Amino acid sequence: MPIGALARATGVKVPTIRYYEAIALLPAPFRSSNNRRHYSARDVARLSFIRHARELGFELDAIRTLVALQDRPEKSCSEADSIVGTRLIEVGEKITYLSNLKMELERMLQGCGHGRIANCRVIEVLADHGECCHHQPLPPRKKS
Amino acid sequence: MPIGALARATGVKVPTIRYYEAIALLPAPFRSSNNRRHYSARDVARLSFIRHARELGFELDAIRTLVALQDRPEKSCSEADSIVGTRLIEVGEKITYLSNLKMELERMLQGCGHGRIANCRVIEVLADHGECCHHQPLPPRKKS
DNA sequence: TCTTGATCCTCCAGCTACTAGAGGATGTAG
DNA sequence: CTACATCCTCTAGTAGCTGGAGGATCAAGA
Repeated sequence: MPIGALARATGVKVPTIRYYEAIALLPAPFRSSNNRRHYSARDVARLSFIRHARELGFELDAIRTLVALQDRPEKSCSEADSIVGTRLIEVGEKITYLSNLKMELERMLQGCGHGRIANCRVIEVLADHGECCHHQPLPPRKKS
Repeated sequence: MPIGALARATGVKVPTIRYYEAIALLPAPFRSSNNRRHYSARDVARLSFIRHARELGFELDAIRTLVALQDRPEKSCSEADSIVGTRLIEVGEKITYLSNLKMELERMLQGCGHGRIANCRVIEVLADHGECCHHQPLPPRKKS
């Protein structure tokens, strides 16, 4: 199975597959004489696993750990649980953060009389932090 | 007011201020003879505006527009409204997305018997996309 | 006056997780 | 035989910073 077929089978783009190989998230596959990569069903499974974990928002480092765990069936799953638990907390916090943000954006829009900038509520609120209810720190730099 | 004082006054880090200047989000300030930047109260206001907009998750490009609008009080605020409205929609979609994700992560954790990897629900669900209810595409690459 | 420590300067590299493109070799179908 | 698709490597770009190297300057205390 060439790389294009793997891409179609998993929904992961070809350059992304090569990228995963470069960062050793995927093992270097067998190469045929013409230097082309060839993949097996096992590779399809592994890449699908990775893609699914990405959809759930896990970082590549976490996924690296999860993939490694998958290959050790006798281990306790406490580490996997902990990764998922951490992610769950993150997602919960993000939802709270975004919900507050949403309320504030709504208030801004509602307060705006749709006239001139000079008395635009939107610009006012942005200019004066005291006028709003959003007092959280900048969100941590993270993925979705 | 030197750059360090501006940083303390606004809560924006010194390298970030220089970065904003480099991308022309902040105007190049007056430099004293020793080549050091000096800022005014107006700069404090402008940078606070930017910081607040960042906290609300606006992209720097959007902020650039908002800052420019602020300087034209006679203009209609429809453009500002539209930027906020777009952001509001984004935030709403993200909340929906993350809420689904949260439910799925919770189901994964609940289903796990906390035993061995071999029968870990967490790993199983990741391995088999069919076992979960999450059928959304990968989220678009975006900020918070 | 000297020294110490804080602050400032510029420039460059790195972070995440890709994505896109150049430039070229090979495979496949009509 | 000619297209066209697919493959290869390598490099650079995205957003929004962040941190460090290497060096200059300033303010305060001994």
